[in-house]
Parts: sequence; C-alpha cells; structure tokens
Amino acid sequence: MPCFFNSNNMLQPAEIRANKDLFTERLKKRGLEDIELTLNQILSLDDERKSTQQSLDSTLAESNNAAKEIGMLMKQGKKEEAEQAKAKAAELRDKSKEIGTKMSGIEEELKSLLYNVPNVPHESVPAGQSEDDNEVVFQVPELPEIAEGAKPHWDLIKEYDIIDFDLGNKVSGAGFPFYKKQGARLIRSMINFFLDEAADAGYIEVQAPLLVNEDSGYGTGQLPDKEGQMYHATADNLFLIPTAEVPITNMYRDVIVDENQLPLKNVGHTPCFRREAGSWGAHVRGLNRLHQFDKVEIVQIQHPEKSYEALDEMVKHVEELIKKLGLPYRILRLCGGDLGFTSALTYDFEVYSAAQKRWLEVSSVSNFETYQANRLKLRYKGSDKKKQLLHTLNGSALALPRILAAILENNQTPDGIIIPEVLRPYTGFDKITL
RNA sequence: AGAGGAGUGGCAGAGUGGUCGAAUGCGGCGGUCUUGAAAACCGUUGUACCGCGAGGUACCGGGGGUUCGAAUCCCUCCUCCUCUGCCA
Repeated sequence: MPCFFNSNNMLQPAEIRANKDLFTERLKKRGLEDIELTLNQILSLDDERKSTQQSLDSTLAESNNAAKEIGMLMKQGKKEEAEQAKAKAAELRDKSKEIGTKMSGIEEELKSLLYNVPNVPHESVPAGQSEDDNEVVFQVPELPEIAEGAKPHWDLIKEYDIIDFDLGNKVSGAGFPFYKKQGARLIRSMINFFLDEAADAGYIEVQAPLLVNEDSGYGTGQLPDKEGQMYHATADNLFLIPTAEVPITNMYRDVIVDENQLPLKNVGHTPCFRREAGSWGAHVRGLNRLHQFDKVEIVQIQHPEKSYEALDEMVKHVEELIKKLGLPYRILRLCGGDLGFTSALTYDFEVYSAAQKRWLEVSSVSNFETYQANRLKLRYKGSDKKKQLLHTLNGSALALPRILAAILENNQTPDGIIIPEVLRPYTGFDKITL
C-alpha cells in the first residue's frame, strides 16, 4: 500500500522474524543489551501493521464496490438510489481515511524503531565497547625509530611552507587549509596515483556531484541520524558530501542489476566535507582532522554470496597502496562497539606517525551487506528471475591528509622530505626541500 | 532566470471523471510451422504489500486536494524539451 506505507527500512521485519535469535546475539556485540526488547517491539508492531492493512484493504474494497455501483445506477438513470448510495460510500471513505491515518502512525513508529537498529555485525566481529577492543589483524613487525629532532607535520608544513592553516582561517575558518607549492602538487599526485591504481584494479572512475539531495542522504544512511555531520545548503536543501560513498553508492538507488553484470566497481576522487561538531581537541592538530579533505573512494556492489570475497579484495587493494607508499601500518577489525551504524564488518587501516607517536586512521573498508541496499532498493535479478537485495561495500583508498602527514613525518631527513618512489612520476620531484 | 510545451507499463504511444492496471505497436518469453533460422500465426508478458488460497489493495513524475468515484479536474514541487536571457 505505497500511498501510506512506503518505508525505507534498514533491516527488514521479515528478516528479523526469521533470524531473531541470531540477530539478537550478534547485535549484543555492539553492547546493545536490551536489543531483544526492541526486536520484539518491531515484530509486534509489524503484526499490527499487517492486521491494520487487512482492515484497510477490505474497507477500500467495499468503498470501491460502492463507487462502481453508483456508477451503474447513474447510467441507468436511477438518481435517487444513487444519492442514497453516495451517503454510504462517503461513510466508507471516512472510515478508510481513519484507518489510513492509524496505519501511517504505525508505519512511522515502525520506521523509527527500525532506523534505530544498527546493522547486524558479521560473525567475525569481536564484541567490545570501544576502540580498545578492536582486533589487530596485522601490524608491521617494527615501528620506525624516532629520529633525533624529528618534528610533527604541523611544524614541517610551516618550515617547508607547503600547507597554510592561517590563510585557510582567514578565507574560510578552522579546518580548511590551503595546500601550497609542493604540498599542493603532492596532493594532486596522490589523487592521480590512487585513481590509476584503482583503475588498474578494475574500478570505473567517476566524478561525482559534491552536493546531494535528501533521498541520497537517506540512501546511504547519513540521514536521518547524522545530519549534524553534514553541511546543509538549506536554500536548496542539498548536503555537502561527507564522503564519495554517498553519491557513488546512490548512483545505484532504485536499480535492478542483471546478475551477470556483477560486481559493479567504481572509484571516485572527491573533497569530503565534515562539520565535526564538538570533536576538536589537542589530539586533532594539524592535518589530523579537517572540515574539508580529499579522498579517493572505492565502491563495490556485489552478489550477496561474494561480498566477503570482495571485501578481502578491497582490503588487499588498500594494503598494497600503503605498502607502495612505504608507510608503517596496521589493520584492525573493528569491534562491535566501534563498528559504524550501517556496517556489518569494517577493517580500519592505520598508519604510524613516528613523530606524533600515534596511529592515524587512513582508511576504513566496510561491507554493509543488504543494510544500505534495502534503503536504496538496490537489487539484482537472478537466473530464477527473483529480485534480491545486493550487498554494498566501500573503502577509502585513501584519505589524503593523514597520508600526507605520515609521509612528512616518517620521511623527514635533515635535507628534505623524501617522496615515495611510486609518487615521483606524478610529482616530478623526489624531495621536498627548503 | 523568463515564456511555452511535456512527463503513462522495458521502449514507443492511446486514453480528458465511472467495469482503466490501462488500447495498440515494438521488444521479451513460450508454442505452431521449418532440416535449422527468418517470416507468419497463436498464447503470454509491470511492481509492491496483505492473504494458506480464492483473491484483495496500492501504484499512470513526487506530494496534497476536489469527488461516491481521478491517469483524466485543482494546487504544489521535481524533471525533461523548445525559444529568450545569463554564465564557466
């Protein structure tokens, strides 16, 4: 009954019904101890929805019949009888409107419950509360030694005059730096390098819009919960993208893919805009957190049975990039408590910054299974002609500023900053010097 | 941005208040014929939800309204086309 009940669920009630115990157990990995209550609420509300729909449908059926009857009577010229029937039909209409209102109420409630249930974690996801419980699945055996007099990148960028935060402050505000000279050139080089690598791996390149509409925000799950994270152009009700995932994944909103065209692989470079309200502090100095930054994003749409193969492939891809850049890194499997709302399994890549003595997150690779696809109505048609939800995946490959920070800090020498070899064909110089 | 036109099933395209989920053509699928193919002919062919089923409901760009009844009338928004203007 689309007029009242066109909902964008995330998990589907039928799915929950069929897997209640499993879902309950898995969702508890996120620390949602009372999730079972919520699921029960959803199921009983879903029952109520069904029975209400039945009574609505039958009322509408009566009403339709009555209307047809009036039509017949009018044709036969039986005006008085028609008038009488009209009164009855009007009653039916009022009744169906009433039930319809009730129905929308139930739908609303159901939707808001469903919106608040995050994706079901994959079985390999460790239970846990915070980032401390993330599982380190790989780490380079040795961390680089801290050289004598090594400087953090916020000092280096001033020394070499390649990034200017003060200028950004003047022109825009905090978190909007200017990249200059070799810094600007290096950013552009990395973008090209990352895009070329993705193209070699079979990703189709796209240049995506940077402003998206509300539907797209809902499609990938930034709305309704995280609107505070996005810049909102209210005059036109458009949102500045926080990641290329939003426009690229939404290319496939309301799409039915032929099974043999899978997987769909896209890559795009975009600036990303994040308000980062309330998340500033001493540990986010310099390039560590920005309102605008560049990122190359890879996105895959995959068959449900092959999505974890695809996830592994993406993880490999990202790992290769970091290796080629020669940066010390580790790979984390996020625990339930740290896992994003819409993700079933996420691997984070962190690069070690010797000068800051900390790990910097430079990529996040996730499988969303059907969670986004359900909102997107993204399905495939199999050989049996049935339409089924697809799996969506994405990953940063890579986020630029922190990679830049890591290169600056790890590759500093007394006579300049060494450019990783793979980037030299793009930069045209092999060292950043004074 | 202004003026005008238009949005109907996979596509094309009829339908301007009542048995219209929607003619017709093309395409798709199945069949007849054929050694095979084409042609011709016959049949079939949207989606979602509810129901064990029979069946029911909803959907003609989106939303709202008028009416007993809307693809059809009204309001509003969106998109596309043409002309004019502007602009990288």
